[in-house]
Amino acid sequence: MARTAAQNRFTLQRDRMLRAAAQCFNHKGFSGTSLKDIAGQLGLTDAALYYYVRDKEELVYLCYLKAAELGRTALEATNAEGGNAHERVRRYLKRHAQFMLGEPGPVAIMSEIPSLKTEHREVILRLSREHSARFEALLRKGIDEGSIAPCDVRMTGNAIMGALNWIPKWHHGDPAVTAQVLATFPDILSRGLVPIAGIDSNADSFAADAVCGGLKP
Amino acid sequence: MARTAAQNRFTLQRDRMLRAAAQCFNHKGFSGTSLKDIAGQLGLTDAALYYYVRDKEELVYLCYLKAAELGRTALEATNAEGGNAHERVRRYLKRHAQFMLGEPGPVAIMSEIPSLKTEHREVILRLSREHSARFEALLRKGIDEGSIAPCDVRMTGNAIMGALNWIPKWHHGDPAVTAQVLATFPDILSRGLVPIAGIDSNADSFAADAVCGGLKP
DNA sequence: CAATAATTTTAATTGCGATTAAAATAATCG
DNA sequence: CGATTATTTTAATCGCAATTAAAATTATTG
Repeated sequence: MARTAAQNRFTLQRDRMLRAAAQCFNHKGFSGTSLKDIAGQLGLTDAALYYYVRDKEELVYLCYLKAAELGRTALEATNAEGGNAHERVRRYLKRHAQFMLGEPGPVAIMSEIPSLKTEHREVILRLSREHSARFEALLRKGIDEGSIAPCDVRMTGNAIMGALNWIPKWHHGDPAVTAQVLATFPDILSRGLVPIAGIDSNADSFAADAVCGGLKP
Repeated sequence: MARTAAQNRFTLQRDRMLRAAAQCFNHKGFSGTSLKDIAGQLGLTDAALYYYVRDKEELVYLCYLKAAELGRTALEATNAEGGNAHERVRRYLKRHAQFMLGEPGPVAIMSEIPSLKTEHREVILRLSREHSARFEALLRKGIDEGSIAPCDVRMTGNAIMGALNWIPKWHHGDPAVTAQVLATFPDILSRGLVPIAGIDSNADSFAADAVCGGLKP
């Protein structure tokens, strides 16, 4: 069943709203952005936002949901293209950064997960854990096939995701910087994974069942 | 002039307060923690906090100040010990993580810099930039002396700092995890810096004057 | 121990931002 | 065009957490 024009407009506007919200959150901090700020960016009144969203909590939830889904999509698309694990990691990093900084973004830093309502929080945490698990599986595959040096995949995943997730903290939309990130980050973050005779990471890939993946607030 | 006992007690209590605040912020998110929460951890009433701090903004500022100073101290102490740049990076990473996760910590994630009052925000941003600049200088030194592979020092610094700064997002005090972080992170984050014949990062160490270091909200 | 200073509490107050309801405007459609 | 639906605004309200002032308690010290 085709969506009506009105339904289309609705989701389109809501997407604009999520973008505006993410930008505000990253730019002014969560506590520093009011609904009025977000609405202002869209040329609307704060009350108008309630037409698209039940309350502020849901707005935050949708921002985080979008961020989580972008990450998942980036990894899935990359896996679908094949290649050895090291190449996949590299391509995933580039694609995820492209998503965050390019057209589908901006993506909100998930600093307020704890104040989501329980059901929403659980959805986000589940997605985050799944994403981390898939990334770790990719690292493990690379270790097995020899394209990635043995390492503690949990910690390595945490490190790489952290570097990625932190980007919006210092990137503020300058296109030159975007180009620079896309040109350097995939290399910077995957270079340490290359297996090299002589340099052997003493870290094991076992251990670390306690820590969850990329997020756990 | 020696500090009176009262002055000592005062700063001691204030430190406890900063620790409690940092823990709450990281654990419950900024918007999810009230002064009552922080005071509760100390067995106090929310109003009592005002004896130690002018307002909540100052509390946040002091948390961030402490975090920034720990980073600086970690780097300075490491530089004072000598060694080549690659070794220094590795030792700095370990020490900084030790500070964040150990006795002097916890350290608050700086998610609310934008809502600090101007003067405070500028202090924190200045310290952050200085720290990034010093870290980048260390990378440059390593490139010059050959202990570190040529790279875009700005982006590399951003990546490493991001991975480090993100730790509190998924680390929640489990001592086993702390040990694991200290055992693996310095290697994970410095491994990619090793110069290797055959693998040559095509990234240049010039460019990137626009982007500031580790933070810039 | 008396007196002074330090710390915390009690009890209001206050202000801002989220939220709501009803009215107004704009778009769509038969 | 008239009627119905979609969207936004206006204008209150509402609640919570920050803040304040004064009183009460606890520590210090001569």
